[in-house]
Amino acid sequence: MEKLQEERIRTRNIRRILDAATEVFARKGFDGTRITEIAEASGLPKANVYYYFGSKDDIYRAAIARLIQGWDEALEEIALEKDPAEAFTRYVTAKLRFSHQHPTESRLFANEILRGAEFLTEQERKHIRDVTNYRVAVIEAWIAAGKIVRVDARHLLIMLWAATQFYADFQPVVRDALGNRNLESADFDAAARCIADTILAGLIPRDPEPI
Amino acid sequence: MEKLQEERIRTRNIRRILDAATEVFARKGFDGTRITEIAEASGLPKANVYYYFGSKDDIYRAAIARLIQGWDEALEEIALEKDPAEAFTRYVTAKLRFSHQHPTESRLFANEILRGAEFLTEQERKHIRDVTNYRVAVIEAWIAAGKIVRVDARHLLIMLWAATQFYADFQPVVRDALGNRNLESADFDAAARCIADTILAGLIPRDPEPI
DNA sequence: GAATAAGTTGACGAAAAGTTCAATTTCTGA
DNA sequence: TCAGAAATTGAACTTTTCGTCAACTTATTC
Repeated sequence: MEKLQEERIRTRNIRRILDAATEVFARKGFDGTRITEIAEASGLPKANVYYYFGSKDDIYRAAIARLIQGWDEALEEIALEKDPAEAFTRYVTAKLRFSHQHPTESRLFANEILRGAEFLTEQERKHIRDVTNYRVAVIEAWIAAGKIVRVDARHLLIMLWAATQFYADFQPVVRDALGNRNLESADFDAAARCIADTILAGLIPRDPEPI
Repeated sequence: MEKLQEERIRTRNIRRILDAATEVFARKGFDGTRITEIAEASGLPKANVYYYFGSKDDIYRAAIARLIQGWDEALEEIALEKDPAEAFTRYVTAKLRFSHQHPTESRLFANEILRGAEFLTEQERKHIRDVTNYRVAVIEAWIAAGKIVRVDARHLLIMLWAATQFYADFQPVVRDALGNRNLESADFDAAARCIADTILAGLIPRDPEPI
């Protein structure tokens, strides 16, 4: 075969395996995942999974790498720039929409963190730090310009991250709390409005003089 | 032995096993946890663990039940009553302090939710719903009384829960985001202040007239 | 349409995990 | 002190899982 035109078969099978692996890893964690389960979920025999990946480690690492890459592509455009009100609203809305559409990836990440983030590469962690630092700078510039009230930028970002991630990772709890059967787009919209409105109301300076 | 005065040995060993199990389950999840690892962590031989618990399921269920009971006892006094400002501040502070002191329990709960909350009993889930409903009623009463602005009470509670839980469950990420080596009490205090202040500022009505 | 590379897969062996058991020791109350 | 209950534990048993392999089929190139 040698470099066949697009490596169609290989590409497709690797995607199938990683899709299945992401789902199982997200639910059961690294140690709890059985290769057999990944194989069944992907519709391939176990030996075929081993044809593409040398070990469970390899599959896990590949799934994590793909997840981070996907997050980046989806969220990199959402810069915390421009007008703070619009920026926060767009950011929260986009993150919640992503949580709604890709809850599995989000849970995989959560599981990896619960494990102690041992498999996150230094490069990946540095990337998280860089993104955070950039946004901290933006927020502190807003504060300096008087566009928002004085606030700890890092904890504010964590609060935003936490609030949006929760809807993907803790769906059973969110369902119980909302009294819903299943989470729908409307729920994510309501969440985005509540988070953005409440936090913004607390951030935008009160025009004449504070209480 | 028969009812020995306090069942000292049994009580102590069960506690040891559940302590060890909570830690391992929190890190590796149910399927990823090996009885051998619980045994080693508790300092007891594996067969002794089976003397007290019939199966891995039993240990897991007992750990979850103990966790929920502990949460309840620790947090039940923190009612969302009185003055909203004081109530929210005390609630956030108490939850963060608890997250700081008992991160392992929090992670075990997170892991169980990621699994799909299959082991949470209907009673436990009902308890969560009841607690939520009670607090929703309190918040809506505040809204009706004009003490806080109109807001979706359920999403507000989720936001509080998310923000506080994040510090326990996602410590590696929080560390990276804060640029810290290890999280200390000061970090949790700063987080409590940021969360409570920002959300409160958005909730307390602006006296004369809104912007 | 061969020759060669890529992909498929059932079956297997080794290692590890859950669980049981029987023999032994320690504890407690009388 | 002594009998019976509780607790301890090494070793075995059973099942599951990882990872391998060799035989086989499909795809690609010339």
